[in-house]
Amino acid sequence: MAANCRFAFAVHILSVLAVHREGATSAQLAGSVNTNPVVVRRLLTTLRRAGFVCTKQGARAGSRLCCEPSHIPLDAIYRAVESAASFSLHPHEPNQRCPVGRRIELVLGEVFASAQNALEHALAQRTLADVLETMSAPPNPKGKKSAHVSRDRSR
Amino acid sequence: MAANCRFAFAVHILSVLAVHREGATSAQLAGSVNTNPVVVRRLLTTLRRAGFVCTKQGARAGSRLCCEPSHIPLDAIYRAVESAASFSLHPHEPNQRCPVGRRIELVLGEVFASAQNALEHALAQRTLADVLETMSAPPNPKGKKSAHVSRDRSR
DNA sequence: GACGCGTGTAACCGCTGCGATTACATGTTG
DNA sequence: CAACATGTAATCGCAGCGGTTACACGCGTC
Repeated sequence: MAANCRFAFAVHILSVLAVHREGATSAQLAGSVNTNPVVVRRLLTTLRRAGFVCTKQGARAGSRLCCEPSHIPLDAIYRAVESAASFSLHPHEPNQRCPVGRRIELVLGEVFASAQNALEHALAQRTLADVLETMSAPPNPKGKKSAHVSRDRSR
Repeated sequence: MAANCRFAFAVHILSVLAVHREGATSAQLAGSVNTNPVVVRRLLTTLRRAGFVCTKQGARAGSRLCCEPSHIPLDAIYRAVESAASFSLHPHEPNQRCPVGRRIELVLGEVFASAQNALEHALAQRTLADVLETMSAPPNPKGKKSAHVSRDRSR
């Protein structure tokens, strides 16, 4: 089974909510994502805490997007749903009596931070609105404009 | 236990080999990394196939670096030891009858590719030699030069 | 107010991946 | 040949995650 698909699920869910501005239930969302409603609700809890959606309880319940899609950069979604970093240091502390073991974690920590930073910066180049636009663009038989979105949002 | 530490282990191993140019056994390397020699040998097999090290068998055996550290960018190490991508799409195919589900994987695939690309590009900014230099720099009480290495290798 | 639908959350299952470990055949040097 | 180190297979244990079930709670509808 493919692991670590929370980010993909989150973008999918938010995209559906952005199209159906009137809201959707977790069962409807689960139907589109093709997973279990509980999985969707767990993600919705996270997305609610991040301020992207709001949920109504009771009868006629459901979740709605409460941000403009153009105000939701993908790195915000990533940070909201992805708990740990992409990398990981040594499971056990390296041998401190080795000159390398004594300092490698320091250096690697810095390397990992810059890589993680680059990753999130790349995600920040696009918002949910860009995703929707790319998605709604026709299959595009001749021009290849749909392949890249505007990159002028480098903050 | 921390997972996905292959990259950290690989950089650690290559750093030790770069310091001990005469070579080291898997047991010695395992002693510095603080893990099992078999784990080291498995990684060495991968690093050997990538052309970073060469190994002598038999008595007085061991592995040696067979590249200049300055010719080993970190993204090359990353690609050598990290099998899968950092992200993952939907475990099951999304609902093809939903306009979002039908195209989301295409869009996400492109997003993931650009993020992965940015990540590897960030790693490519440093070589094993840079890691060694940062590592061997003194704790540096006044200047902060050790915190960042030369960035003029952006290919 | 009772009903029904949907949410929130806990608990559990099964699968997968990975580091750690054991075991053993193979190869090389002295 | 003996000693030593490698290469590799097999197995273990743990952790994380998606999927599922179960159930209490909220809230419109009748």
